[in-house]
Amino acid sequence: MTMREQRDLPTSSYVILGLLATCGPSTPYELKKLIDGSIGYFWDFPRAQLYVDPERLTQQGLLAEERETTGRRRRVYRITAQGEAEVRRWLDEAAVAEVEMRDTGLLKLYFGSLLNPADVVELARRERDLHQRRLATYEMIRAELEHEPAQAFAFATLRMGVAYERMSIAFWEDVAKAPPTTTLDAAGS
Amino acid sequence: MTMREQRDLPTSSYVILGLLATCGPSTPYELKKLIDGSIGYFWDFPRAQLYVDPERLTQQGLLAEERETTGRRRRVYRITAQGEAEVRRWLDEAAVAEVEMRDTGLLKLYFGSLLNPADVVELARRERDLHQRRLATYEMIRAELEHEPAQAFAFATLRMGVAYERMSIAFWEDVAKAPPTTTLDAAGS
DNA sequence: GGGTACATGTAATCAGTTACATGATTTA
DNA sequence: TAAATCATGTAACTGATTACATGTACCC
Repeated sequence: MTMREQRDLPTSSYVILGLLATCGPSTPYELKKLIDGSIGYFWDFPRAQLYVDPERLTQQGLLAEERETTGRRRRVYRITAQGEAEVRRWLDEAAVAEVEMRDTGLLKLYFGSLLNPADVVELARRERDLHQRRLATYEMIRAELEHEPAQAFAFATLRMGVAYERMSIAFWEDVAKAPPTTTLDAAGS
Repeated sequence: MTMREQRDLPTSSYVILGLLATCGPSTPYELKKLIDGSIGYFWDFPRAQLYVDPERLTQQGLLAEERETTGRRRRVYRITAQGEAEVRRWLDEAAVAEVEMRDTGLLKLYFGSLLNPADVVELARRERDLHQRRLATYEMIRAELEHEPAQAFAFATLRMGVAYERMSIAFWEDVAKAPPTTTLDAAGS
């Protein structure tokens, strides 16, 4: 009988474990709300996942489920000691270079040679606007978190978000101002 | 009979279409090589996808497949006129706010309250190192692309990558120097 | 008590990933 | 020509996403 190598859970599951560990027992719906206002900005999960994952995690003994007996009969999940151990193990684990920007705009820019210059500028402006809107959202959340000591870690990740959006805005403004071109002679006569 | 809404292809398919449009006919293996040296740094796709997707795309008339009759009998794909139209349509399409950083380190930082401060510093250092290594890789590629006018768009996306890595390094150094803490009184007596 | 928004759950589908299996080319 | 490496394809599985179906609470 082969010993099956211990594999990591999907990322969505760690988010669920982490939220239940830090925010206490919650329903899938509440988890979605929490994610939408925080983590979801840089790593989103579809709602259904938050119903499917906890079931699996409960079977694995990492969560405990309690179902309301009246009204909406919702499932309230809380993390078990084993679940806390697993999320701590994951947090301590040395990272294996997992960063993916997954920026559709950047992907499109990579294929910019298929567009004419005017459309590249158009793309750059759309992207700049998109990042400006997101920056505005972040600044609002930032104002709310700024003086809540309990939210120090949320605040730190948000700072990263703000820096990223500012950088993106500057980048796309650059692109709009001086769009790359694969023809040798774009500006000169 | 309901008219089915025209849905976007998965992102992997647009990458395949884009690469075939810009680099000419290729095998799945060649596509993987192309991706590994460019797009893969910010949006990676597993090798198998590059065998599965083209089959679907061929059925949809967006690609044409030609199979070698000798040797490895590999499948060489080339983009059709219809395929080119589709990738251009996608490029022109107004973006719908699709950016996800998917940074595991940032996710872990969000749950930093579950760690003790020393482990937060540890995490920050690991992340800083990771981004430093990636920056070094980018700088090397940058040197290669710098004076190749045909690669102007690849160069532009790379500039973004470099900016992002520099920002990340600064961010994680900050975190390592002054790790957030949820206890009210970390430094004072 | 009827309408509306909020909330919940599940089934079906599709994409993403791992694992397996094999073949071709190169080089010693 | 044997061994090593490079290359290719597919099947099985797991996770992610969409679509469907329904129920509860609230407000007027």
